[in-house]
Amino acid sequence: MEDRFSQQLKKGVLEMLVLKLICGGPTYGYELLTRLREESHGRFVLKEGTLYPILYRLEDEGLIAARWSQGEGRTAPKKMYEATEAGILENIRRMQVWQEFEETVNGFYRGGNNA
Amino acid sequence: MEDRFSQQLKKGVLEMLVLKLICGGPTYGYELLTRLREESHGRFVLKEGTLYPILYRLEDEGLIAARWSQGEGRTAPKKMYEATEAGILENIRRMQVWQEFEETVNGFYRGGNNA
DNA sequence: TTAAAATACTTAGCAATGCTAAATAGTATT
DNA sequence: AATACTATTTAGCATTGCTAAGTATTTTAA
Repeated sequence: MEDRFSQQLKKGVLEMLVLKLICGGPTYGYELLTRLREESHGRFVLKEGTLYPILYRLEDEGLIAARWSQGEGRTAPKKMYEATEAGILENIRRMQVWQEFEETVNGFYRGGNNA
Repeated sequence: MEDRFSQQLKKGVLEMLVLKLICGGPTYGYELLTRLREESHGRFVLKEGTLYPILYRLEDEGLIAARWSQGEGRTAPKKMYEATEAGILENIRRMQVWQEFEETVNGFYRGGNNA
């Protein structure tokens, strides 16, 4: 259980990170859960109910595309996602927005005012 | 009008910044609106409907305390806020949480994985 | 001296997103 | 055969920023 503050900080950022990971190459929901957990060193441990709706939103917005893969070695199908061209561009844009946002916030903690 | 992404990034951060500003010395709602706008160079332009509920939450949580000031030069009262001891400690904690959060997010954009 | 603008606070209702929780199903391990 | 792991779906809640409108006082300008 996290405090409310930490929880709220994630809003918007999770979707950005999921898009970023998918831009790195085709992947699927369950793997994203694992990667978010591991690559954040246990700081972004999502429940399925958080991740999957993010994937559906990204798909609705046309930023990623899905196809069901008939596993080769195994039979159970996975829903593979990859970034569309629009998704790749949007990923770049969000990175820039994030960086500017970060700078703005940090400005409030530097020397009293944000020069 | 901002895009949905930029809007969502603010969640949690606005309350953190308001607490930070109040920790810097007694102030009141309208002044906070101005300072957030100016010290962010126009990036955090809040409507009253966003700011005042934040102040009420901080007060409910016991992080800030309010008193009505009978203006000296003017008659109209302002609701002055200042940080409580708990608020000062919480401000420090949130700064640390923010810094760790920031690091974690940036980790996803550095060298592919978050070492 | 009246009208407008700026100062200052309040509140109702909506939108977006992370959370809890539970359900479904196939595969691997013991 | 039972349990754990992989994998996806969905319903409902909580939090918080947004729009929008309203009230009231003070200052400025016509």
